[in-house]
Amino acid sequence: MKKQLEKKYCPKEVEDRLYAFWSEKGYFTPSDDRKGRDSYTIVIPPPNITGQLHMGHALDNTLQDILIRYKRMCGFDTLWLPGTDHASIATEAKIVEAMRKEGLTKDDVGREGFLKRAWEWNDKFGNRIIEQLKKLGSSCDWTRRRFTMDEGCSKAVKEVFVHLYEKGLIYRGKRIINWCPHCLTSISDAEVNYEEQAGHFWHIRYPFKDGSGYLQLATTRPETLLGDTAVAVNPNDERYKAFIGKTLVLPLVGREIPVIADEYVEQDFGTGVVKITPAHDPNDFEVGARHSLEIINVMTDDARITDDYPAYAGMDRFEARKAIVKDLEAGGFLVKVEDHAHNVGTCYRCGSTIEPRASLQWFVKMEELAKPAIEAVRNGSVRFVPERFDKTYFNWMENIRDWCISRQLWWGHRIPAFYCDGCGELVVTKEESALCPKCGKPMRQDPDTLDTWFSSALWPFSTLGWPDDTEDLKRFYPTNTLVTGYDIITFWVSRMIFSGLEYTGKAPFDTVLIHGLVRDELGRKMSKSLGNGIDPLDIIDRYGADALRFTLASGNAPGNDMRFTDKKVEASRNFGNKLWNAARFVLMNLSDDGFDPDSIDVSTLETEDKWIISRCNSLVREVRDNLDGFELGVAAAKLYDFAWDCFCDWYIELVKPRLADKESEKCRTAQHTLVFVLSRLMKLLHPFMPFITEEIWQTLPHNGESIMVSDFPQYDGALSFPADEEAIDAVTEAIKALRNRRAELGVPPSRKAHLYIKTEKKELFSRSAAFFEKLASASAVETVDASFTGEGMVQAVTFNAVLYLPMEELVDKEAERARLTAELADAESEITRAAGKLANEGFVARAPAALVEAERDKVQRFTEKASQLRDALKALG
RNA sequence: GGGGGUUUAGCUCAGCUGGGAGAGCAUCUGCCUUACAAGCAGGCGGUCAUAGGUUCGAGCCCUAUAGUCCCCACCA
Repeated sequence: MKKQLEKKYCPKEVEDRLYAFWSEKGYFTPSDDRKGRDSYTIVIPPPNITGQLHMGHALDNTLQDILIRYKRMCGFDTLWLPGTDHASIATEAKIVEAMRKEGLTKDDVGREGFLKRAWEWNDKFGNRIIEQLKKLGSSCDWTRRRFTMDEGCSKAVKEVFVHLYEKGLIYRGKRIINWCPHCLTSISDAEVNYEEQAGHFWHIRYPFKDGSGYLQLATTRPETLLGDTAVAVNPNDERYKAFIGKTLVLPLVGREIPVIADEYVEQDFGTGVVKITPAHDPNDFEVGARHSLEIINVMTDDARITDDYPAYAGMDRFEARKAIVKDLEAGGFLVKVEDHAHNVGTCYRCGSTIEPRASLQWFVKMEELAKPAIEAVRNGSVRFVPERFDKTYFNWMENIRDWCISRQLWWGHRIPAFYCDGCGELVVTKEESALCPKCGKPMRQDPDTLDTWFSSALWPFSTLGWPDDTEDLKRFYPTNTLVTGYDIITFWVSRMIFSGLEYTGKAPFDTVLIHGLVRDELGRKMSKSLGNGIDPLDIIDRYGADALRFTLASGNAPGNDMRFTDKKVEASRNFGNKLWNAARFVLMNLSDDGFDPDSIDVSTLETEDKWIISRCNSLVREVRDNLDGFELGVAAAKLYDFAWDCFCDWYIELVKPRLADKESEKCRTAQHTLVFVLSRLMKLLHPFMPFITEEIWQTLPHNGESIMVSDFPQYDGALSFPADEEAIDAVTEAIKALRNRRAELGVPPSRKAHLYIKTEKKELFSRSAAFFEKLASASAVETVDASFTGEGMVQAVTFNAVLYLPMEELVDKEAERARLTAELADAESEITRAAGKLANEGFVARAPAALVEAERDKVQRFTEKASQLRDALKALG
C-alpha cells in the first residue's frame, strides 16, 4: 500500500501536530538512559517576561535548536534549558504604565500591592513568549523551565551576594551614578544611551571674594551652578597659577568656594577654568574626592531644585536653567552664549535625560573578579566564535569599572542587607529578616533591588540547582555553547564568565557563538519606533517555521548582521517544497515498503547509485565538520546544493528510466538507493528544518519512532566510490555540453538527434545511452572509433569525450566555423596558461605535487582538444 | 579619542587554514519533459573598494588610503 503526500507542502497541517507528538513522547527531556554519556548543554538566553518573540529571538533560538538537535542525534546527553527573565526595570515600567492608566501610582498600591501585580503580570504574560518559542520548533526541555525570580534562582542570588560581601567584593558607597528622573532609579553605565544634542555654552564670571576681579568659565549646564563647591584650573596653567587657593563667591548663591588645581582640567578647552559640581557630574565627583570638597545635591529624585534654593525650589531642571540664566544675565555675570553640540546621556528605557547624581548605592568591586575571567578567554577555556569578539570582551574587561548593582525598583531581588535604625548596624544575610546583633531590635531591609543582570549572571548554574550540589549540576554543568548576539557580550556574557569562575570554579561554557542583528530590507535595525519590525509568527504563518529557520540559518556568516526579506523566506519555502516533491516522487515509485533505509547492499549498485551515495557520504562528513565548527550557514548551503542539484536535478532524472520496469532488479536497487539517500538527507537536514524532515521521514520506510531521536549519519569509508563519481561527472558534463549546444541552436527538446560519441571510455558512455536519450534528447547513441569525424562537434574534457550531433541546424558553415575557432582559441589560451605555470621553476619546485600534476594533465587534455577542433575545422572545409 | 566590522554579479550575500571566482533573487531565451511553474533546461552579468608589499601563486596574508556601519569612552 502506497502512502501519498499532498502536492504542496502545507506547514500548518504539520507543525503543531508534530510538536505535540515530540512533546508527548518526551524527546525534549534528556532521557535517563543517556546518563553518564558526554553531555551537551545549552542554557537559553532568557527572554524578558515583557517580551514578544522578535526576529532576534527567532535567530538566536533557531541556532540553538540546530545545535541541540544535532548533538541529540549524535547521541549526547543533551539538555537545552529554557526560562524567562524578570527584567526588573522593563517590567516595572510596564506595570507602572498600566497602573497610570487606572489612575494609580506605585505609592498608591504600596510595595506589597505592586509586587502582587507584578507576579500577576508574570502569570499572565510570562508564558506568551514561551509559547511563541514552541512555534519555532524549539526543542527545549520545558520540564526544567526556570525563571530568574523563582525560588532557586533567588537562593543563588542571596548566596552570591553574601559571599561577595563577606569577601569584601560588594560594598556600599556614595558614588556618582546615572539617575533616571522618570524611572526614579539608578541605571548602569551600560543602560545609558548617548545622543548628540544641540546645546549652548554659557560663559559666566565668578567674582573673587576680595573684589579683585573674576574668573570666567563656561558650562553647558548652568543650573548645576547651585551645587558648585569649587572652581578648578590646571596646575600648570600660567594664566591662572596665581589664583590657586583664592576664594570666589558663587553667583546667585553667595557660597564661598575655593580655586583649586587639578590635572583633570584641560588648558586648551574653553577658558581653561571649570566649575566643580561634585554631586552632579562624574568627573567633578572625582575631583571633589581628591580635594575633599563638599557634595551638595541640588535636585530631588524627579530632578527638581530642592527647597535649599528658594528662588528656584520646585522648578524642573530645564525651567531652572532658564531662570538661572536670566538671573545671571540680570546680575551681570553672564558674558556670552555660544552654540555647542554635545552628547547627552539618556535612559535606555524611557529616553529621559540622565541626571548624574551622587548617591549611596551598592557596588561590586570588579578588578579582582575580572582577572580570571580575562585569563579564561585568553587561555582558551572560553572561546568566542567568531574569534574577533574576544577583542570586544577584552576591551571591556580590561577597562572595567565597579558595577553598580542596586536599583531603586521594587520588582527584582531585594538586596539582602538589613539596617538597624537604632544603632546604625548593618547586617548582610541570607535570612528573610534579621535582629540587630548589637541592640536586638528588628532590622529594616534595604528597600532597593538588584540589577537584573545580577541574577542573569548566575543563569548557567543557578538554573541547574546551584548552590546545592544537585544531580543536574553534576550532569550538565559546565554547559557547552552559549548562543547570543554581540550586543550583549558586555552586559551578560562577561558577567556569566566571571560569576561562573568565582562561584563554581569553572567557566560556565566553553564556546560563545555570537550572531549579528537581523535588520530590515533596507539594512535598518528593527525597532518599535520605526515600526519596521517583522513578526516571526507572521512569517511562520505565511511560510512555515522551517522556511523561517532555514532563512535565518543560511546566507550569512557568524557574527555578521543580516537583512531579512520575504524573498529569502520564499526561497527557503521553495526549498522545502522541493524536498517535499522529491519525497512524493520517491514514494510514488516505491513498489514495496520493505527497504531498509539505513543500510544498502553495495554489490548490487549501478554506477549512478554509487555516485549519489558517495556524494552523500562526503556530504555527511562535511556537514558534521561544519556543524562542529559552528559554520551553520556553510552546512545549510551544502545541504541545499546537494538536495536540489545532485539529488533532484541529477540523480532522480538519471534513475527515471530504470523505474519504469517495476519488476527489474535495477529498479529495486534504484528504489532502495532513493530511500537510502533521501532518508540520510532528511536526517542531515533535520536540525535545520525539523518539521518537514520528520513528516517526510515518517512517510518513508524508517526505523524507530521519530527522526528526532534517530542517529545522525556518519561518514562510512565503504560508501565512498571515487571512480564512480568521476564516471557520472563525465557523463553529466557531456550532457550539459550537449544541452548547451542545442539551446544555442534553438533546437526544441522534441527534435531528437542521433549522437556519436568518441571517447577513451567507450563502455561507460554506451552504458549511459539511456541518460543521453532522456536528458540530452538523443534518439540513439553510438560510440565510435578515434578515426571518426563528423559535423556538429561538441566537446567535453573528461575522458577526452567528443560528441557529434549532426543536425540540419548546423548548415550555417560560417557560424559553425566561428564557433569552433572561438573554442580553439579558448583551448589554446588554456594550454598557454597551464604551460606558463609549468615553465615557472618556482611553481614546479614549490607547489604541491598533485597541483603540478593536475596542470600537466590539463596541458595534455587541452592539447588533445585543440587537435580535435583543428580536425573539425579542416573537415568543415 | 580608542577599538572593531564591512567593501566580491543589477540586488542580498557565501567563499573554512592562500592553488583557476559561487549561490539565491532579478533579468533574458526556450520548455506544462507523467515529483515539483514554489518547477525544468540554457544564457547574460565580476580588473573581488584603491595603491603598494610578501609569495612560484593573493578575493584570502601585511601596510597605507577612501567609503560605510557598529561598539566603547565622553571634554566642562
